[in-house]
Amino acid sequence: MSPRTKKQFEAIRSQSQTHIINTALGLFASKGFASTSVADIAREAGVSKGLMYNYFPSKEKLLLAIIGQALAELGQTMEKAVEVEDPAKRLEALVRSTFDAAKKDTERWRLFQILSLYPETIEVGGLELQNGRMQMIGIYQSILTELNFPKPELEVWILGALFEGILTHFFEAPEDYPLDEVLDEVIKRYCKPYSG
Amino acid sequence: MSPRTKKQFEAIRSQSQTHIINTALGLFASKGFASTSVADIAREAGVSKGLMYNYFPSKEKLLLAIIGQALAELGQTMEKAVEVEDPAKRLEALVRSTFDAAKKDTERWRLFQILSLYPETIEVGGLELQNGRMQMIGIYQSILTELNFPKPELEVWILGALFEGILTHFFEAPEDYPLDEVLDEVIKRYCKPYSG
Amino acid sequence: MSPRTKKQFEAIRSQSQTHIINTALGLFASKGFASTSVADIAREAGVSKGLMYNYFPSKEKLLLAIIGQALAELGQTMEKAVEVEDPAKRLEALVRSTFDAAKKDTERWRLFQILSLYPETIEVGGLELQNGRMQMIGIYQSILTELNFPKPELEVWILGALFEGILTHFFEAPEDYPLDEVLDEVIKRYCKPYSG
Amino acid sequence: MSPRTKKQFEAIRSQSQTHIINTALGLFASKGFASTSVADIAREAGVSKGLMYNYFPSKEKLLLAIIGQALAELGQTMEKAVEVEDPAKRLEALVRSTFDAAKKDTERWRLFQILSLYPETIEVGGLELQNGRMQMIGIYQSILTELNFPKPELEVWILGALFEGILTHFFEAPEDYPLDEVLDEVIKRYCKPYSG
DNA sequence: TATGAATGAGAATTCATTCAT
DNA sequence: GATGAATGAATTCTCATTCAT
Repeated sequence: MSPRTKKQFEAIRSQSQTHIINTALGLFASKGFASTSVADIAREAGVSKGLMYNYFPSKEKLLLAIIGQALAELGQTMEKAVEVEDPAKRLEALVRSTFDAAKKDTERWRLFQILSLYPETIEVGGLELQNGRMQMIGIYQSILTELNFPKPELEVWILGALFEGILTHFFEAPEDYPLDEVLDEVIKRYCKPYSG
Repeated sequence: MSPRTKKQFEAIRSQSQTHIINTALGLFASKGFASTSVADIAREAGVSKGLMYNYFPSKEKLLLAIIGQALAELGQTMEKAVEVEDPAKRLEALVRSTFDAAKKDTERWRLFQILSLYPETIEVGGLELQNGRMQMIGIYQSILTELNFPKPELEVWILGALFEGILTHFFEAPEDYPLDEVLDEVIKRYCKPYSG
Repeated sequence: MSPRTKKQFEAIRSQSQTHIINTALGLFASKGFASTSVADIAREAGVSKGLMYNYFPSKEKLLLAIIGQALAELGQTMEKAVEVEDPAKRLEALVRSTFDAAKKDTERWRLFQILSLYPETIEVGGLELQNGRMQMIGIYQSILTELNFPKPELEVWILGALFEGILTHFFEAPEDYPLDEVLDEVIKRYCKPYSG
Repeated sequence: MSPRTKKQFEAIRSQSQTHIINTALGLFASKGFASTSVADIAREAGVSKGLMYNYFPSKEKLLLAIIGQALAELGQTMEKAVEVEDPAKRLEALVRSTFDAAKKDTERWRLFQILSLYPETIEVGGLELQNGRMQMIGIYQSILTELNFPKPELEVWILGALFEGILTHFFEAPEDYPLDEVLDEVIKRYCKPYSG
């Protein structure tokens, strides 16, 4: 048997890690972080607890890894949307990409929703989430300004709340929620130059 | 020495229960249900763990008691608002009373927000919460119809999401959130007959 | 209201005590001593826990009171039986009185059966039970001698075991056990002069 | 270092389980099930409480494991005895094997004796015990019939009670009880064709 | 890399007992 | 005599984490 190359090892590591992360994600999202045991995760992922601790030094670090990965992905998605020239189109791209992510990866975003309600618990992760949100607010506000909305500072609070609430309701019953209709309507109202 | 009367006992019981409920409420809201131990509650309330179990057969039943109490209070508040004749005024009364409750009793409503994200965990309570929400939706929808909003079914989803999101953001940072400005703006837009 | 006389107080005390004892007896017999809580007893007896502690300084002392009362009653019953002149008749009287007590007061004797299997737990009570049993053995042995049984020392072990076993089986299913037939047969064999 | 093989793990598991079972057995038998704490068992066995819960999901399940193991062993022992051709010899073999088991494994059988007095507590185990006993009764009755005992149905009650009582007395004072003499005498009387 | 037995700190819960009234 | 609220020590059980292999 030829010894595995470094690359192969790396691949194995990475694959196992991803697998564990995804399993943990699902469990955290459905049962909550505190009510999910490390044993649950290991069983569900089909690996030993020991292996988990090889990759993630603690249960909390595992959670942070999940958050980090998701933030990175979100960042990538957003970047593209931000590059759109026309502000109305840009706003629509941002909105669509946000909700596409939520639709495609419901569990992960549901978990985020939950975590953001516990600022104390997740120190580091919370911080990063906070930063991400601040950036978003800035981006939205400048678009609304470009679109001539009066009081864009206030409007961004409203728009932000609207998105937050839509996500919340969607996560509560992903099957039943009329996400597309609601989104279309919101886009119709916001993604155009202000007109009274 | 003669024994205490039934009334005296009842008063003592009631006072202790309320005290425990309020303490637990605060802790559940800030740390989450699972991360709050019965020992935490007892320490914070300045009573023994045993006393909690005198009044509530389990930690979960304590949570349900909190929910039940809050739902009852909410019901009372709403009832008054619903009686207003003019639909625009009625809507405003509903909105104001909802957010007044949230402002006055931030912790409790924050806890609700959190709990509604874990449908699995809280069986009974979750059910009642669900029912309450359904009623609300009906009420709002009929008002929006009275106010001549086109597509009131869709509009109620949007308005509901807006409220949900405002609450979420408010709970995340009650001190900093410009609740009154946001509310005034929302009321200005919705609490009047539809006009394009 | 005229103050109660000493006698009246005494009567109340005695009645309450008996009531508590009987209630406790039933619960101990059906659920076991360790699995019966003081609260169970108080609830079932319809008195407060405090009152129980007025009469019995601890749960264990209550158990000992039960045992003591029963031993006293058993002693009385036996005394009469022992006075019978004819040894065969005396044996029969002893047997019948033993099993009559068991039939009439199943729960109490069932409890005894159980307790006698835990010699360590019930220090004092166990001792008295032990003494009672020793006395019994002496009485039976002398009767068997009078009846010319060969090896009466051995026979008393056998007869004792037979009684013990009959009681055990009877207590396991008091409704179904053919106690009378079994007893009649045993009496037919033993309550007469030995005849090979 | 390579991980342990499945077999090695199995061996470790099995050894720990046996050790815990045996320790628990001794404590249950001497102090009773309810009065033995999991901490007692762990301390006596020299392991952590957690380990017990690794192998047995609850204290009660541990008890059931003990019962199950013992019933299996008893079944094996009996099977051999039942195969003896001559009914008198068969009866003797059954009696001897029963009491040999009791002598060799006093604690376990003492525990059984106790448990059978609490039919409510031990659901599953109790059921199996009951079944085992029923089978026994059938076997004994057919032997007594073969041996021409008159009224074998009645006789089996008596013989059964005799055995039960002998066991009880033996367990109460294993050191002092003249088990062999008593048994020899009983065998002399029963293990032969009936002769008045 | 990978395993899972073992641990121990701490969680929820129970309950005999005390005590102010 | 009588009550039941309150306590705290003990009990059952959970689980993140460690470690020998």
